Amino acid sequence: MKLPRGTFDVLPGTVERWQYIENQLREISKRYNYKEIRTPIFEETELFKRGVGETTDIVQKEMFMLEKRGKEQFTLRPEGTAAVVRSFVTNKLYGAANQPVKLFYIGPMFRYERPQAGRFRQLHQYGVEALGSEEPAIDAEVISLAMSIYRSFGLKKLKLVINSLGDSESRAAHREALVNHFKPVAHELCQDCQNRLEANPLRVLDCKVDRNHPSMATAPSILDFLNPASKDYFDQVLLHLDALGIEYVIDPTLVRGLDYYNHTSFEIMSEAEGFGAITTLCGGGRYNGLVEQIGGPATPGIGFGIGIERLLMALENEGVLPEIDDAIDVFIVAQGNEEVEKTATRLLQLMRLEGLAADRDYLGRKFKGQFKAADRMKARFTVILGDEEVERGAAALKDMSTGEQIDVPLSAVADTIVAKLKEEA
RNA sequence: GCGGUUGUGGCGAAGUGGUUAACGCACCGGAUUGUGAUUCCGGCAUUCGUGGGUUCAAUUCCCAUCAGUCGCCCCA
Repeated sequence: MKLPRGTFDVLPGTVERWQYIENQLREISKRYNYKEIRTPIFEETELFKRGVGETTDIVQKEMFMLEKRGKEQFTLRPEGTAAVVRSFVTNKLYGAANQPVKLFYIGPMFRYERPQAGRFRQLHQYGVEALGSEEPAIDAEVISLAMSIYRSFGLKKLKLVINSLGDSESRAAHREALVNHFKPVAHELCQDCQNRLEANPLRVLDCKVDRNHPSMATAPSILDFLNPASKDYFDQVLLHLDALGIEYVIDPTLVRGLDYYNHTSFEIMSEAEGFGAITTLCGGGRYNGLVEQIGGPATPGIGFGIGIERLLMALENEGVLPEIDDAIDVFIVAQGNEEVEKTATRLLQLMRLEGLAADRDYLGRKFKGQFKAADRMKARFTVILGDEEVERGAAALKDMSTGEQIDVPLSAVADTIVAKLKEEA
């Protein structure tokens, strides 16, 4: 059987990296006081259509829709925000004691795309949603949370790009200006751009084919169309970022592909070498109309999503992944009569009860083979049991790094190892 | 969805239209009686992603398909 396209298995030896990342993400979330939320992996298809937006690529061509069950149509979640907002509404969290509601999630998402390095069909995201506040300070907090996550992993080559899409009024005015600006020269632009002009005029601005077209330089910028309230909001977000000492680049062409964004919009990219075409590590923004759209009371919100696969790629690229420590404390090397077997089994259990990571041979290997196995498992100690030792009620305890070997009474083996390990630490 | 590229044992990697498909790592066995990571010796792909086709003959040529990878679109 083959592995479904765009998916992968995480095996021992690599799973430790995922655990490391997940632990770290939970730890940082805790410091910022975001609580974990777990929602189903599939939802009603309608949720994503309404939440993510009918016109988005995600909804139009990337959804993993499940076979219809009766009248109900479900889809594997392609992103986290819509589901969290749905949960916020169904559980009436807008009435919760602690406001704003600060949540984080971590788990698999599904998109039917053509895979590439850093792009998968089952991808994993960590994300944060802060619902119920429309203070510029919380926009800055959310961004700062994303940045501290990357910094805490030791990443240096990061670039924060920020923009404001304004409120719906500002957006509509800008959109109209863009269309008017490009309409007269549309026939000179590439086919993609002609399509974009219909679907998402803002996208025309970062077209790679037409970047040198004269109309690009003179194109209207969203920042010139922000109404006073939107402009003020954006300025205050930047002020808070300055206060936090977070560097950013304002990019008026930064647009996110999901319909629900307004006001603050940002991306964090890696500037490390060897990343290929995909450099976006994190994307997020404010989505003030979303809760209402999902059927809840008007509630402002802001959040972001981090791609864990891309985070891992970035860590590898910058060489800041910690060494994997999967060594065990002790391996029992035993060979002999039934009494030896029984002693080994009992001793193994005893050591485990003492909290030691312990193992033994289960392949009937000889001493030599067992030592080899112990070595491969990076066992710190070996306990050697043979007919002669067991008869005397003793065992040989070998320190695998020094080769030193001492004789220890059976009853003291576990304690001796525990003591030696404590000494080292 | 579109275009480019690659596909040889667990991994890395050579190779040719025709008797036994290099090599390295890993793995397994051995180098006198119960001691690993070093060294030495030996073993380890009826098979070259899969399915067709061309040919007396294909892992090497052609086609399709699947998968990886790169770029576009889009996104995390």
